[in-house]
Amino acid sequence: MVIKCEEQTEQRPIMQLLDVLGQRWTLRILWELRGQRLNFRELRESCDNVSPTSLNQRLKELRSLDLVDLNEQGYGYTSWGEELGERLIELTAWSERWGER
Amino acid sequence: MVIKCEEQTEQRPIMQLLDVLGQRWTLRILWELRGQRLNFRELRESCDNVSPTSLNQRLKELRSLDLVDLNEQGYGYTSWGEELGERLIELTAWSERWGER
DNA sequence: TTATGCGCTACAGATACTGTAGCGTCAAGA
DNA sequence: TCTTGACGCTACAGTATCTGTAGCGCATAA
Repeated sequence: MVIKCEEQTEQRPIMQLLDVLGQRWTLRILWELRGQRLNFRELRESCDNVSPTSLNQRLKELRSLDLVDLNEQGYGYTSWGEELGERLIELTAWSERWGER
Repeated sequence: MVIKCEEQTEQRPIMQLLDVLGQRWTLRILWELRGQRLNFRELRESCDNVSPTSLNQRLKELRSLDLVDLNEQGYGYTSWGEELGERLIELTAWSERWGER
C-alpha cells in the first residue's frame, strides 16, 4: 500500500494545457483562429475538413477552458486565447527558421 | 471560381510542426525533457507510463525532425529542441497565470 | 552462466477519429 | 404560409490510433 503525500492531485495548469493542446486538431484550430473569427463551417474547411464531431469536441474543450468563445461573428479567441495565440504566431516565425535546417 | 495562386504544396514548416506537436504525448515528452536528459524508461515513467509503442513512435518523429536526439546520457534536446523547449517553459509560466482565472 | 539494464517490438483489446448524412432552429424571400 | 438556405451540431458505422503487457536482442558486469 502506497501512501500518497504529494501535492494534491498534480493538477498543475500546464498539465491541463498540454493535455488539451496535445489532442489532435487543437493547436491547428487555435492557429486558424489567429486574427480572425470563423464560423463552424469555415473553421472546419480551414482545418482540412476535420470531422464535425472532432471539431465540436475540441471547441467544447477550448470554450470550457476559456480560450475560445462563440458570438455572432463566429468562433474566436477570448482574451486568454489571444495571449496563447500570440505565442502561436511567434512559433510560426520560429518554425520558418527551423524549416531551413 | 477561385484561382489558387498559392505557394506550392502548402507544406509550410508550421504545419509540419503543428502536426507533430498535436499528436498525443509529443508536447508532454518535450516538456519532460526540459533541462535534463532521460533514458527511455525514465521518460516513460515521467510521462505517466505512456505505452512504449507510442513513446517510441513519438521519439522517432522528434528525432527525424531534429528536435530530440539520443546519446549515452539518454534522450534530450538538440539545439533546435532547446529553442522549442524554452517556449514550453514560457508557456508553463503563462499557464500559471491562466490557471488562476 | 547468470544477472541486470538498456532500447525497443509484438499483439490483442480498447479508445479516438473520420466521413457522411442529416437534424433542429432561425431568418429571409416568394 | 410555405419554401430555401445557412447556422451549429449530432448519429453512427467503419477505420485508425493508442494502451498494457510481455518479452526480445544486445551489452556490460559479476
